[in-house]
Amino acid sequence: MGLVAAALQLAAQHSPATITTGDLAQAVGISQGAVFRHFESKEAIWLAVMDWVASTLMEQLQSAASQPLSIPPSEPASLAALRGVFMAHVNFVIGNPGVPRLIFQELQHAQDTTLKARVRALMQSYRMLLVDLLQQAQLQQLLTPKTDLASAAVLFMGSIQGLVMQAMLNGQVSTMAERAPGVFAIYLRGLTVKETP
Amino acid sequence: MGLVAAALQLAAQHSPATITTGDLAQAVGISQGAVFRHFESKEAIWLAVMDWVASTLMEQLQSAASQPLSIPPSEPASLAALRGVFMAHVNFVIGNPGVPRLIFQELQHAQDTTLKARVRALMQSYRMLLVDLLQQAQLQQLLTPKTDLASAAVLFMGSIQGLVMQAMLNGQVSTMAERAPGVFAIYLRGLTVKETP
DNA sequence: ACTTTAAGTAATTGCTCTATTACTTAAAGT
DNA sequence: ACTTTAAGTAATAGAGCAATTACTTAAAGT
Repeated sequence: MGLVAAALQLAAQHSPATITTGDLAQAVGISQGAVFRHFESKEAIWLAVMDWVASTLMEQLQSAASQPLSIPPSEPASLAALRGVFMAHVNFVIGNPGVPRLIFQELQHAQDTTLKARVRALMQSYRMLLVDLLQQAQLQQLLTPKTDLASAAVLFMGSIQGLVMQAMLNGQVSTMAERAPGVFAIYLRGLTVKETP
Repeated sequence: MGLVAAALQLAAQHSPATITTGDLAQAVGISQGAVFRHFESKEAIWLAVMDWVASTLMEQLQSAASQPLSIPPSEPASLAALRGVFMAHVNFVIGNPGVPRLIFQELQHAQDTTLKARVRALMQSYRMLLVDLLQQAQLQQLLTPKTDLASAAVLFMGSIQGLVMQAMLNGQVSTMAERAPGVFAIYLRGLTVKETP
């Protein structure tokens, strides 16, 4: 296992701030000093982790967006795409529980570190993907007229944040999967045109 | 200024994990060693901070819940109360920008520290307050039938998380106030009975 | 007046962590 | 075959930090 994978795995258990180069070395089975044969500094490792996270996550989100499988078969494609992105993100977090910890860690720093800039870039891409899908839905008149797409995108990401936070509180990330559909249902209902009752 | 206030103020600028007892001492104008005349350990300081946060926040949320001022004057009281709690929370974060950092910090630890237990207790009280208001609204048939109240509570808190995260990304917490109403509008629309178009 | 107690200081202890150094090993290049 | 390079080790330097200690100061109690 490489250092990047080890870092991500350790982050699933401890807070990234407390992970030492000694911990990483032990996880891959080398001495502490040998870590610096592979990376110039500790920060460089986290940077590589973030790069992996950013590319892998965006890849999976985009894949989910372009291959929407509707749960209610009649659901329009753009709404199914939003649902797919939501569930893909949830599944990514379940598969990589260290990622939210790393993100939260970096958001804390007030000054703009290199690592925080990467996180912002990732979020930017994410938001663009969302606004794109939301605009498609809006063009097809699936959304309430004058829906604020920026707010809708913030709420989308916040919905997942809420699930993550809840999961971190009780310590079991897997519970996210159960609650996710219910949360997304309320979210989508807040956006879409009301079916006649 | 006391150490608790200093800690909260410093947390608004740096990550709590990087705040040293020396920093706290400097902020209140004493020597590093003198800190331990007031608190037994560094952790005890953060514990006191969390206690202050928990009692102050819950007080303000409960106050907002019991004194609902409707923005659309026709809005039912229980929905206005939800809106009031939402805005009270947002305003609390704007007034105390260090709080989210502290919360995020503690959620990261996988093992159940004393501090994390306090955070969980706070969240528990918060959720009970929310479910209470949601149930009132449900009894008055303001919500969609069979609305999942647990999911609704998670989404409520997640909505604020999303706003906080967005604010931390661009570094200015004050922008939360502008976007908050739009986000809450979508949230509420996801729950409530649809007005006939 | 004397004593106790709370709050302070400066210095230091003990620990942890990142990064460097000097040296070793083994594979790859030519 | 010889050399270069990549990857490793053990040891240690160097810095920062929480907490302790011995000592001081000043207010409050009796």
